Amino acid sequence: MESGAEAAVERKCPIETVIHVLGGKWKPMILWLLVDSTKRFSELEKLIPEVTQKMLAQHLRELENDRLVTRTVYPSVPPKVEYSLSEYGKTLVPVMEVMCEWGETHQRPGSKQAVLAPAIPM
Amino acid sequence: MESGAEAAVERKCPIETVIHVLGGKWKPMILWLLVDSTKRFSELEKLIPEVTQKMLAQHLRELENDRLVTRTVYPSVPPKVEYSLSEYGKTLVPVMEVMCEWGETHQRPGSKQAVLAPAIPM
DNA sequence: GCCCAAGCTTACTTTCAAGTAAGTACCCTA
DNA sequence: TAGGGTACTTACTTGAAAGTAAGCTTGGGC
Repeated sequence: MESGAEAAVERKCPIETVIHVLGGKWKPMILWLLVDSTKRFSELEKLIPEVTQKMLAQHLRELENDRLVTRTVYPSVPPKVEYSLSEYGKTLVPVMEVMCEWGETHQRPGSKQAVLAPAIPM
Repeated sequence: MESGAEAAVERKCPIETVIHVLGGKWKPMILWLLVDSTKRFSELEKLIPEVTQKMLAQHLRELENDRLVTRTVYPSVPPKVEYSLSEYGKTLVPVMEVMCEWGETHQRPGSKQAVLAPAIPM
């Protein structure tokens, strides 16, 4: 309930704040797709086939409460709702890029036994 | 079981990889404390009073499996165990710093109704 | 011979995020 | 009047993460 107050929760560690706003299972993906362009609910559904409507709606609402995305409703029939990154949401993009870069290095697909940091000399 | 294989899990999104390694409730705090200096188990316990021994041990094990921290056992009695950031773990520090910076701005302690991005012009 | 410290492990319980499946509202078209 | 498209909501279930509380090991001091 009252998820609108989430942002006001006092978090001791600022890193946890970032993990909180990005921590939902589909949130990084949603934000990443919105970096390119505004998307409709149904477009996001198609672009993220594994997500359910419930989780997509819930995560979009949380991102909206955290003011990272903007929701625009066009009162037409059938309804049309557009989601886009807010100006504030855009400030997260460089953070996501840094995380992405480290994550890619960390992953190292293909090498099962030496996935981590094989190239760093001790 | 076999938590050593965790790093080999294929994650679609590299950002999720970072969230995974930092995502435990106490992990950012643990890593942050280890940036300064090597710490003993009991020191970490005192520095993070709310953490239980179980969770501290579990998170340290996971961080060790992800090769971010190094565990050194001194076979003395009573036992002495030291944890420190590995060279690889240090590569995460700049990422944490960027996250920390954004998180601090996001938090804005004191202002309850305008916690988020009050200064960005539309 | 008993307790203590340090660094854990184990068994059990609670909490919460996520998934499943179904239903709702709106008007339009056939 | 039946069905379709869009954007959801609601009730219920599952599973993983975290918390609680207790136990274990080892040798040294009292």
